[in-house]
Amino acid sequence: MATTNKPVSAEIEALSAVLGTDASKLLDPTVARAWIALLTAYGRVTRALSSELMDASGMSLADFDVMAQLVRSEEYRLRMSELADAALISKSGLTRRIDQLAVNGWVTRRRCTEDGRVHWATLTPLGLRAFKGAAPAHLAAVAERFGSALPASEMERLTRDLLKIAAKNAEPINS
Amino acid sequence: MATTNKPVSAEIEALSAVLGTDASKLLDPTVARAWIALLTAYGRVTRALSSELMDASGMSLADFDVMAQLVRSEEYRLRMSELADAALISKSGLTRRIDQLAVNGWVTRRRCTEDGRVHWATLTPLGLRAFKGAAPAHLAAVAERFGSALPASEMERLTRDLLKIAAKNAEPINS
DNA sequence: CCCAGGTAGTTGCAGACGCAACTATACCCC
DNA sequence: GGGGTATAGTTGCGTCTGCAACTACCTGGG
Repeated sequence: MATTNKPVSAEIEALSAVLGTDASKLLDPTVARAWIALLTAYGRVTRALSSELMDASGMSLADFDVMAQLVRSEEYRLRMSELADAALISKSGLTRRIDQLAVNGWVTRRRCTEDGRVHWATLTPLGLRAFKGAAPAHLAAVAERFGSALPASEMERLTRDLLKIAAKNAEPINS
Repeated sequence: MATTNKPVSAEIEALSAVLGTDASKLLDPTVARAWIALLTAYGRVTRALSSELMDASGMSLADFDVMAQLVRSEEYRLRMSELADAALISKSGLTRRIDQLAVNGWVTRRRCTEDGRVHWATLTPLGLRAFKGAAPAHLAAVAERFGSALPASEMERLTRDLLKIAAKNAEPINS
């Protein structure tokens, strides 16, 4: 993902003049502010983390996430579908991400002998080393840019709130 | 953008086994969970809002945001740079977005007579109508998918927390 | 044994994005 | 005034993403 960033909304408030006097009935200003704050925080943090990770280790945030999933999996491997769901990306997106990681020699893709439809993506020793090299700085960056903004108790509350929002919008990425 | 979505990280925890025993020193699990929660909530909500808006009004979230900025501006117009900053996208991104909106007849682009470098992006009456048509449903969707998850007081706390995070990572998108 | 139906992945395609380089102005100062 | 520098936008380029269509393969029923 190099340095991609969701464009995304910004500012929904103050539309009353145009929509009539009831804009605040459509969207509570409190909610509007929170929404904008979410977009801003997300955008800034991911943009920064993304370019830092790329500069330091030559991998995109998406690459890191995919590899992180493999690292924590049995035998460092996962089926393509499982991996796509775990990394929150589409199946086609994962196919290409794995293509790339394979070129780097960080992951291999092998057809499953028992079920020919299935393919295993496996982290190579080289990939593991690359991940180990990248993780410390990246995790520290997350801690710094995101984690250090709030005390632990507040962070937990934030998590609960965000999970409630996520829960309201369930539905895995690969419908 | 139809249904674009940030891929983005997911799961940074449980790496201790691989990194040594100190993964939690690099990134507090509490922070890791919060980070993942943010990514998940953001991804799900924007994905849903994006496709709903596109289906209902034929405009992307980015289009909506840009038009929203113009709607709330003096004379429905803004200089390209101001608009890019306000809508949280890059200058080049805005150039193309405006190209598109201009094709739709929703926005015009005119060179400023006093300063030839400046270009004004102006919402057309047609654009205003399109925006008015799209806003109610979109705002309602934000209220439903995002706003309804938490009570007002909690929403305000969330806003404060997110703004603290955003503040820690200042730096406008167009450095 | 073969076909229908379902699952796993891949590919064609089109839409976005951002950075860096480039163009067009404006401004400043000698 | 002419040159150097700064600002506003645009364009070239490479990359990423997802959806829909397609291929490959397994499985169950007749």
